[in-house]
Amino acid sequence: MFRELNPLLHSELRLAVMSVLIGVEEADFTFLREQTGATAGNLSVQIDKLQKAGYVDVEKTFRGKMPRTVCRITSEGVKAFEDYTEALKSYLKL
Amino acid sequence: MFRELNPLLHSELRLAVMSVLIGVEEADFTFLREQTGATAGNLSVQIDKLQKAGYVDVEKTFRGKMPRTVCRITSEGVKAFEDYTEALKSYLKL
DNA sequence: ATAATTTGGTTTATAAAATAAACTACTTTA
DNA sequence: TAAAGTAGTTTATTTTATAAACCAAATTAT
Repeated sequence: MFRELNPLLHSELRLAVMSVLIGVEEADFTFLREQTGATAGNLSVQIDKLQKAGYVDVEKTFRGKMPRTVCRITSEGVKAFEDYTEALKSYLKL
Repeated sequence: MFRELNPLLHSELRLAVMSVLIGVEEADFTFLREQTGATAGNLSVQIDKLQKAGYVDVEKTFRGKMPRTVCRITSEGVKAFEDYTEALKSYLKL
């Protein structure tokens, strides 16, 4: 009847992050913050979870002496996102 | 960019309950339990929240001496469900 | 008859999650 | 050189979700 919703993606902010990342080559922390409207703290935590799940690659470098965090969605992340989308359709009559 | 997701509906079980209710005239506790696969405790709590939000009407009666809980979605509930569905579309490229 | 199981739930306790607030470290501007 | 801004992380707090325990009545088995 209802397909299970991946709890890692069933979160407003993590879903928003994935939604941004699926549409771009890469996105840095600041861009994700702007696009999602999240606070830095919340974003930091949620990116971490997505990384630990293997859904995004996170690259921490420096631009001069300022830190720079760049994120990219992984193929596993793309698949999870697509699965989540499909699963949602069992709840919504789209 | 991203529309806010009504937190009351952004819950796997509550969404499933609403999804069942939107398709039927009414549903009792047992039917909802079967359809959603939820535990009774969890279902009880979540129905309560939906009722308090005004999204479902709950009618507690007795069939003989056994309690019977019948749920119906309200028009407010239908609207909230439709809004939620629309909001989700800003995250998923459906 | 009475003990065990099932039905239809509710209440309470616990684990997990989301979020904000506080903090670090460095840079830029006044 | 002091204040404010950037780019985050860590920690603490509040909410949620969920399970476990419980209650009352009915049914089934002994």
